[in-house]
Amino acid sequence: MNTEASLRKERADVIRNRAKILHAAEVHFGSSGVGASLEAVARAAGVGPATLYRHFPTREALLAALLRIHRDRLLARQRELDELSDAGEALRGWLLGLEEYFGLFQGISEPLVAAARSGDTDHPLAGSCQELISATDRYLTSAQRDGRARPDLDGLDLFIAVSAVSWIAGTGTADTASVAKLRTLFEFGYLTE
Amino acid sequence: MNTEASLRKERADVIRNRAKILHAAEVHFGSSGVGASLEAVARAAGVGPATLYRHFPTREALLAALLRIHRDRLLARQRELDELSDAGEALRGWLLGLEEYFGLFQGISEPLVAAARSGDTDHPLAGSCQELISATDRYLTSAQRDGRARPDLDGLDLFIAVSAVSWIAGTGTADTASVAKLRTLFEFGYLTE
DNA sequence: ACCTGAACACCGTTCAAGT
DNA sequence: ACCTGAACACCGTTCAAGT
Repeated sequence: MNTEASLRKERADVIRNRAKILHAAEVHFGSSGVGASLEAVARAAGVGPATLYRHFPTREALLAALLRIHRDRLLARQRELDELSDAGEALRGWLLGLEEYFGLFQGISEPLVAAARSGDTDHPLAGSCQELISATDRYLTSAQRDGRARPDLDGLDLFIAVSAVSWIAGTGTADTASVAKLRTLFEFGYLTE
Repeated sequence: MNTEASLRKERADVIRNRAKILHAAEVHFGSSGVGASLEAVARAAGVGPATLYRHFPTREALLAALLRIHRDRLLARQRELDELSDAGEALRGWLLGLEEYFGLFQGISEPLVAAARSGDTDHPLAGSCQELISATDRYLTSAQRDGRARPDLDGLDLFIAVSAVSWIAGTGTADTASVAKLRTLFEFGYLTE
């Protein structure tokens, strides 16, 4: 019976460590981008570097865990958009939301696009990508059925396009007009009518 | 008179070191991207790290010097394009050439866009950007005059768009179709008729 | 004047040693 | 089983010492 107690105690420790690491990563990635020092994250979490590596063997695994936490925002956004009658507007709204989501952590576009383009299903970020691309596909297909979007595109294409806009947004803060124009350029490209 | 001789000798040394550094950087940046280790570049050049820093105080300054060396390719490309009668095709050709130019070193888009968007004329890469954006403006203006390009765009907008395509191209090699589709998406956005 | 290499502070990652 | 902190190899950057 004390095996159960000690088991419970150990688990509590592990869970607490995991939560501390995730919280510290959320803060550091949020302020310094996804390239933030993992050593600094471990230090802020009050654990040794090896503990961080045990929980999250790669930086991408840590990022994937963070993204999973923010998933609810995306789901809420989807419920909102599904009320819209105009499939073109729903697609546009989804892509704007995706762009906002990418704004969570600076530098997030790079690993996500790399994971998506590699086609490697074992990549730590493969799950996150898959989810985002599938949803994009869903809105795109609806819009295409209504003749509101070009037919020769798929979800990955638009996922990549949004990543590119987010990446540009992350390269500077002075000049917001350029980002808006790039977004418009894309909209002219994929929307019809 | 031996002051002149020693001066000449010292200059030869400096020039040789500069050339060795540039050559090593060309090789390393070419194979590992613009984020390559500057220490490794200095080692390959056979100079101490401080010598590299004396010649090129920042990574961007070194990159700017490398880009200046490749400038002739761009000028040749311009001469070629100026023969075209269709201003829309000339613009498209210029942007394709720009994309190719960005392919010289992986990761080149990021510092260039950052420099361009910052608007800082003292930035080490400001000169390189200025040159590229001006040329883009020239082809865009011609195309706009012929009604072949959207009027609400400027050279910086298209420079950024091309940077984004190049950035995507650098995120993976497996999947070349995605890059082509992104490029087409942009062309639908900025070309008219 | 220019170069050298040592020096400092930092980071990613791993491993033996602890509990 | 899990954690710790020392350890290793690497890097960017600077500085005293050399020529």
